[in-house]
This record gives sequence, structure tokens and C-alpha cells, in this order.
Amino acid sequence: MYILVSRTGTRSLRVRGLGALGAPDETDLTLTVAEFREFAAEREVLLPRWVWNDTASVYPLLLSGGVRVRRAHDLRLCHAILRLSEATAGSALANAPTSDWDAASPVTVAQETGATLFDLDLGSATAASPSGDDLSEFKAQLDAVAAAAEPGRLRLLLAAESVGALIAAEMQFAGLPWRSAIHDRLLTAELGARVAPGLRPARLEELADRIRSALGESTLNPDSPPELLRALNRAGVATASTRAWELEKIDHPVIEPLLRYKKLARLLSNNGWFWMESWIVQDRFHPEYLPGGVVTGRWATRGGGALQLPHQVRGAVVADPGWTFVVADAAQLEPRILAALSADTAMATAGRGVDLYAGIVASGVVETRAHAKVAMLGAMYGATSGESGRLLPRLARAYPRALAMTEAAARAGERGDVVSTRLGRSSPRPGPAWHDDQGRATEAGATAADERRARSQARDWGRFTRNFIVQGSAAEWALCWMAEIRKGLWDLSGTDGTGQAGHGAGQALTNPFQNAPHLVFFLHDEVIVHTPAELSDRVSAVVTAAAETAGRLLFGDFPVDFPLTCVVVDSYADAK
DNA sequence: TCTGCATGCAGC
DNA sequence: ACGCTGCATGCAGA
Repeated sequence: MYILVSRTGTRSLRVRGLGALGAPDETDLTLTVAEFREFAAEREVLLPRWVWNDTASVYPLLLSGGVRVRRAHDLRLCHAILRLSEATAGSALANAPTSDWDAASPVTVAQETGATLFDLDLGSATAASPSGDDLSEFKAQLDAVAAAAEPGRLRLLLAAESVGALIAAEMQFAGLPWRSAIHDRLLTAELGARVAPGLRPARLEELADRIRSALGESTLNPDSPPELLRALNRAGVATASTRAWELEKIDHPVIEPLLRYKKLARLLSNNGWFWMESWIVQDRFHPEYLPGGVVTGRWATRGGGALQLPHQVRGAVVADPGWTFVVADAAQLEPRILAALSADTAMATAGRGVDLYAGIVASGVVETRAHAKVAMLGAMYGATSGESGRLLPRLARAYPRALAMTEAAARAGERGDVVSTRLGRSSPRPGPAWHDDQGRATEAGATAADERRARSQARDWGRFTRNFIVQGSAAEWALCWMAEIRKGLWDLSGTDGTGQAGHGAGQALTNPFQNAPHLVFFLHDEVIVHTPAELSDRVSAVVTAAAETAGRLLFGDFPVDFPLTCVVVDSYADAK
């Protein structure tokens, strides 16, 4: 059962029943959020799929009214997938002229209204985006999927992408518990007492002085890389850059204070007091998640650098009193994805235990875990030189199917061809400039430089497509994992007697997560669930079972494991 | 003064 | 000459 939902105003929604699409439903109503809550509750037993243009534009409004939904279809995100997918290349949708359904990025409520990310009041929100005819777009999408060779995979992908959008909105709404007081103590311990913006805290000032005296430059600003580089060279330090990993190799009295300075200066500028005041509201961090924000299907984020939370500050992520975190991450996800994608049973066997790299060592392929890791990463990223490059032939002998698959993806990219993930997300084609450069290199008057340039760009694109199939399929696994976690938590909170929470669309709470375990963070292959402490065992079981289900959804009976490290902690810093 | 680019580094 | 990101900062050019 499908129900189309569109925003008609700041707080009103139009709902149109589509029945099962062959048998149209006459429902066509304009509802307030409160009325929508009742409407949705009445239909919940029918497991409706709510179809809307843009989750980021509609769902926050529902959440602010205390409404959660189980299933959705995000037309914007699904359009983006179907437009590019090889599996739907012949469809009317893929061949239509570009429209605002192809707009590059979501228009969020915050952007529409100029509201801050935390202002969930939605004051003067305007129409949703994109604004195209949702019903005909939905039909075009269903047609495109139905005509695909393996519609099941695409259906799974679209469902996973759409539930991902629900989860993204819910996580932004709920926020990651973040204790400003702890963060402040942590910063003070590292940097010294807080000082006015523009000044250096004591620890940083001391280090700057030590750097200046070690270099004999009393006015040096260590925050300016060019200035620092010149000073280093003048002092006889032979380096071409000021990168930390270059400086580490050098033996000179300035190096130790300089490296410490860089580390602390970065903490201050990226996650210092200013960051804290900008992003932490009532002990919650509310980054905006952007499902499908990366071409591979990974999520991007906006605001607060949520993809780069340094380990240094994770101690400030502490569960509420009486609550705890279940923190889980998939162990060596990408190599396992590659093993399954390529049906490389030898590599899958190496991954039978919790440590795939140890399994590779145990099989006698390489001597150390570090070698196994660097070799695998090299295979997936396209390394050609260094230790990684040297180890690749051994990996290729042990795992010919897996390595053949990454090689084939790279060759396809070098030709300018498209590659696809397990569920059917396809890579973009290289742009006209890329083709121009390739063409120029084959013309009569091509110079050596033309050829070098073309070859280099072809290899660049090959490394991109090589990685695309693995990173993109891993992103699909992660979406399925989270979708199953969400489903498990939903059912858990509805049956455990903790009270009113959990029955989504029908509940009367303002905050739908107030009493129920819920996802609060996601980062590629890692999730955090915030849960009442007494449910942590059951939440862990849900998270673990979800990983197994995700593996089956993507790879059926192929014998590949996706083990997790899953811990129950009060602070994120204790997770690993 | 504003904007875009380069550098450097945090995460996976 | 090893994939995908986001963000702060300094700096050059408009």
C-alpha cells in the first residue's frame, strides 16, 4: 500500500492513497501534522509505504510532531539511483531530459527556512523540493525497476536507500549525546585554560615559543605552513613540506614540539570551544546526514565535521543517566564485501574468524597482519608501488577471483565504462574533459605529454571505479544493516513494557525517542545505539542479528561472515 | 573585503 | 602516482 505525501505549507501535508497502484484509493486529504499522526496510526496495520519527494524536507516535520514511520520511498534519492543505474539504462526515466529531479543536492528544511540546524520548529518552511509531479515520477520509477533484469536487487536498494533517509532524519533529530562539561574539561587538560578567540591557550603558547627558539625565529607563526617551511629550511631541516608524517622522519630538536603543536592546534581549531558552542545544543550533537551524498552511495554529512570526530574528544560522548551505548562496527567490512562480490571462497574462508587479516596470515599468504592489511587496501585502492604494490602478486595468487574482480573494475574505468555495485548503483561516467583528453592522445599530432596526461587520467578513473564497486557495495551492506537494526529496535521497544514509546505513527509523545532505544550515530561501518541500560543485551542481539541478515540480503547463501565488534559502554571513548 | 584554491589532517 | 570524505586556515587574486 502506497500513500503519497507532499508538503503543502509550513505545517500541512497532502496525502493521496494510491492503493496497490492498480486499484487507486480515493483518499486525498490535506492534514495537519497532528491529524496526520491519527491518519497514519489508523493505517499502520496495512504497513503503508509513504512516498514523498524528499525525506529531508518532509520527515523532520513529522518527527517534530512525534510521528515516526516504518517505511518510505524517497523519490529524489531513488531517482538519482535509477537515472545512473546500468540496470535501468533503457528506461524512460533514465532517458528523459534532466529535470529538477536530477538536482544535485537535497534542499533541507534548514536551507529553505534559513533556520539553524537545531531549530526544529520549522517556523516558515515552504514547499518541498524537488517540486516535480510526484505521482508520475513514482510511476516512472516503478516502471524502470519492473523492466530491469534483476528487479529484486534494485527494489532492495531503493528500500534501503529510503529507510536510510528516515534514519538520517531521525538521527539528526535525536542527536548524539555530548557532554559540554566533559568536553570543556578535556580541552582544558590538553590545551590549558580557555582563552579568548584569537589567543593561544597556555600549552599552545609554550610550544610555539619552543618552536621559535629551536629555529631561532622569534616572530615565527607556526600556523602558517609557508612561513614554517621557510624557517625549517633556514634552520637546516631538509623537507619539502610541513606534513606531520614527513616531519616525523626528521631528527631535529624542533620536531617534537612542532608535532605536539600541530596536534593541539588542530584540536583547538577543529573541535575546540568554538566548535562546542557552535554544534552542541543541550548536550546533543546534531549533524546533518546526507544519504547518497557520496557517488559511491556512502553518506556525507554537513556541519560539525561528523565524519571526522577525532578519538581525542570521544570521551565527551556519554550516555544519559540510566542509559548506555551499544557501539558496533563491522570488522574488515570492505575485504569481506570484496570476497562475497567476487565469490572468492578462499578469501571468505580467511574471514571465517573475527579477524580476516589474521586469517590471511594463517593461510600463509603473507607473514604479518600489517602486511595483510596493507596488501588488501592496496588491492581495493589500486596501489602500484611501495610495500602494498610488492605484496599484491602474492594476494593475487591466493585470491585470484577477488583480485580479478578489482582489476576488471579498474580496466572498465580506464576505458570510460560504467561499473556497478552489488545492488545496482552505477558509477558516473567521466566528464567531457576526460574524454577530450583521451581523444587528444590518440590523434595524429599527440605529444608525449598528451599521452602521459591521458594515461594518468585513465588510471585515476580506473582507481575510482576499482574502489567504487567495493566501497559502494559496502555502503549497501551498511544500509541494510542499519535498516534491520532500526526494525529490530522498533519491535523491541513496542514489546518490552518500557511504556508508550515505539509504536511510531500512533504515539502521543513529542519526542519519539524519549523512552526507546534508537540509533544516534553512523559512520560508514559503525553505529551507536543509545538505549536504556536494561535493554543493552537485547539491543546488542538486535545489532548482531542485523549484520547477519544484511549479509544474506546482499549475498544470499554465499558463505561469507560479517562479524562485529560490539560493546556496551557509557562513553564512546571506551569503544576502542 | 570577498572568493576560490592549496595545504594539511581528522575520519572510514 | 593509494579510494571516499569535511573543515579550518592562510594566501593570492579579484
